[in-house]
Amino acid sequence: MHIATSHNRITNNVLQALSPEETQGVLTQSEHVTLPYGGILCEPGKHLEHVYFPNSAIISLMTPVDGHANVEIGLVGREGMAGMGLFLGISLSPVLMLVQGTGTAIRMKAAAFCTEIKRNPALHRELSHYFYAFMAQVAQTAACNCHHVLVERLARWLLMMHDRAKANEFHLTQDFLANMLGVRRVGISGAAKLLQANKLISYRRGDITILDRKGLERASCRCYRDVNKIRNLMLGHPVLPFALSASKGAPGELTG
Amino acid sequence: MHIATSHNRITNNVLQALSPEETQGVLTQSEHVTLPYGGILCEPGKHLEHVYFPNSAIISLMTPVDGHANVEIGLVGREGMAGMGLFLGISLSPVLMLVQGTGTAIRMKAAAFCTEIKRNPALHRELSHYFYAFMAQVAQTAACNCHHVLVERLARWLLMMHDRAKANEFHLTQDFLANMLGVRRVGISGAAKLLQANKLISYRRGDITILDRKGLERASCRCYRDVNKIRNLMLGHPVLPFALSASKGAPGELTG
DNA sequence: CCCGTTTTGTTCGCTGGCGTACGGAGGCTG
DNA sequence: CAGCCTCCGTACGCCAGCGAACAAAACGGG
Repeated sequence: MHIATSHNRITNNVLQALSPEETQGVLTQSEHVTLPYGGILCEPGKHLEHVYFPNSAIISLMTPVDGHANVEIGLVGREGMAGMGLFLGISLSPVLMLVQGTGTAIRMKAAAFCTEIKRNPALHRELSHYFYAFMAQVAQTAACNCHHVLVERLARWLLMMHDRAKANEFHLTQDFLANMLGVRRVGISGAAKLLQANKLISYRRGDITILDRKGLERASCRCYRDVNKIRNLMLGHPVLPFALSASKGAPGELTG
Repeated sequence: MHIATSHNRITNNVLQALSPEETQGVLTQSEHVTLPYGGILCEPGKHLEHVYFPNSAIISLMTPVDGHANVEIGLVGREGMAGMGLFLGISLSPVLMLVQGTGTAIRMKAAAFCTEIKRNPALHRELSHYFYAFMAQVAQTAACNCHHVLVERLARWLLMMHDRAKANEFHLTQDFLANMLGVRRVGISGAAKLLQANKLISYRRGDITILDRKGLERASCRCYRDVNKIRNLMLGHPVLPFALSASKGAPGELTG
């Protein structure tokens, strides 16, 4: 992890929404870090030491089930912040924070964040809006998990990654995906093959490439666009690179 | 729905945690109402007109799936408040608010709540804590939905109702339960029969009686006690009538 | 007391995902 | 090049929950 240098650009949407002075209030107490793939930022039951505003990094929030297995309940990228417990004044984390995609993030000490949030109303407002959209994401995931088949959920998940990553390609093993979606690796194998057969993605030893984004949107369940719709309502405008097409999509059938 | 009269007792835990003056700040702008079974307090996509602090009422938050079906993602009783979107300053509701159990609640106009929350720090603090616990509940539900079998989930749900209702008995048709858990009514029929065969509940035309609470806890998945543990951590002490036993329960196996 | 409504019980075949196990293919290292 | 490790494909039986349809039981009003 590196200390901030001036050439690091800020692409985090929460911080971008602030005025230069308001952003500066955050940055003077922060550092620019690179988050390593597979890194664990906080474990359930432990205390948050930092909050993270991802620029290009992607962080996955996972909740333990029966003490051992973990299931993903939310994905945090440049559109938000990881460590929202501190927004509510609580440092104890109920979730596992796992680095899903390598990249950079603005990291801020928990204590500094707590004081900053009190004296920076714009930051508070932006995070409120983000928090609301994030809640909707979690709620939709809960519903999605029990109603939609694996292929649809996989497609949705890839789209969410695609929105938050810059590139059309990212590293994801089947094992990893299986953990995320709370299913067997074999299940991912079958679902991914199905998507590949339809030329929607290409897949090679953990390197996934999105070939046909529109097609993926059709293959995914409606949860994807429903969540995006709510977020875009919150922010007044789309903040994720590809989210525009999803919010105005026709209500066509999913299973293409 | 009735206007408040002085004999109405306050049993809502959020309001109870406030000092008399702080409580008064809320009550002078509120009214005591009775919520009818099956009543709809807000629909997804519409704006919240009130927030509700349940005393004896129980409110279910449901998220639409594919536009039509609804799945419950959270239950709100005397331990909290319904309409948390306004806590974040957003009146648009993504969820359906359904009255699950008849009872009373303190109702407050959205606008009044928004101003009160700004000038009443204790209320803000209590709601922050509640919000945190509620998030944990939603997250756990997401994980639970895809990992646990119906009988366990049904047991968990009945326990959550039991905590929030005063009585050991409440009205719930199988159809209703099926909607809550997002399964077929037939599935509920089978699961309920199983619980009844083990003398954990008794069931008669929509009137459910909890016979053996300890047994139900054993029959439910760990999600129940995990969520309670987090909530109790938040509040420093158990606030729900029966939750004590769950938080200190031995880590025994679930499937009794 | 009769009849319509609500609520529950039971059945059928079907399928998506589970648990497990094994083999193969790609890539790295010595 | 040999060996190891990671990652992926396939196959087996199994089961929980699905969808649909039908029948019976309890209740309530006229």
